[in-house]
Amino acid sequence: MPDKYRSPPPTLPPEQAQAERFEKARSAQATAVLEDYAELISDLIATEGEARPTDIARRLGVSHATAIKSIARLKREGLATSKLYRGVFLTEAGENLARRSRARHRLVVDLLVAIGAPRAAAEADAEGIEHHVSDETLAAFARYLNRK
Amino acid sequence: MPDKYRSPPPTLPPEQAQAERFEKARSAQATAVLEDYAELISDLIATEGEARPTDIARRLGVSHATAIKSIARLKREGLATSKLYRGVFLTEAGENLARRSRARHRLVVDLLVAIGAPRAAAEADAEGIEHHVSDETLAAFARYLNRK
DNA sequence: TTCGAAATGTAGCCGAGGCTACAAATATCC
DNA sequence: GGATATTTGTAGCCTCGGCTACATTTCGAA
Repeated sequence: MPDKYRSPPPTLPPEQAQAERFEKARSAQATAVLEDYAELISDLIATEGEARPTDIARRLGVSHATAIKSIARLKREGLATSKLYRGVFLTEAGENLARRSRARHRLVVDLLVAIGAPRAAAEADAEGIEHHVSDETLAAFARYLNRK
Repeated sequence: MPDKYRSPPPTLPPEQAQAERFEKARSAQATAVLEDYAELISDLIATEGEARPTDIARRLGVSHATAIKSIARLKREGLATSKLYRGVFLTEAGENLARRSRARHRLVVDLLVAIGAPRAAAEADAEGIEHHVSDETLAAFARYLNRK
């Protein structure tokens, strides 16, 4: 009997399903900072030629100490490299993350604008929303924008 | 003429604008937990007649100790009340927060589904997205859904 | 070339939100 | 009513991402 006719559709107890949704949101949040930094570092390198902690801090609106600490985390996770008193660079993995994040970010902004949100609100909201959009939903966004 | 009397530049330096967007996203994140709890407590009281820490913890997929600590924060912030070994209740402010959160949550799910996202993905993503949707964007969602 | 300003890095603090382990109160069942 | 199970609460630990204060390094300008 093919799988598709087998009985056990993962009809999770609704309680557990809800718990899983919350867990997913929490784990998305945990990587949000990494995505923001990767995206920003990549942009800075592209437009300024280098990504320096002070610039990163100013763009994110945090103290330079906070930026440096987060950059340390990026390094721990294998997303970035840097030498003392030199700029920050992305590893291959970091570049990939940055690329995906940027693409998602743009799609989210475009979709919000297409729906009718004011540009400024769309850009502000996208900063928080982008980290929680799954690939499936993202694909739906892309299809919608193509249709228009 | 002192700076403070000068007409403010209509366009913020882009750097600063970006920093403000990130700050907004961070502050939204700070209230996300409160919103989730308020919404859930309100639902539990409506459907079960009471909101008990163990149930809250199970629904959120978190240990009961974590739930109790967060409930303590809700109380500190004037959103909930509880007596020792008794259930949790929302204050007027807590009810208001719950009501707004629930409305926003529903709108977000509905919009994602309307755009074409699979229901399950929409519900999962909404859990994270809802906390970052501004009133302006929310209004755009409502208009869009009405048009359809 | 030196010296002061700017950038970078380090140390240590805080609160939030996770966790486990243990203690205390309440509910349940015989 | 008393033993046991469940629920609730407390204590203490962790990481993360904020911060300020201070130390060090680099850079630019006199």
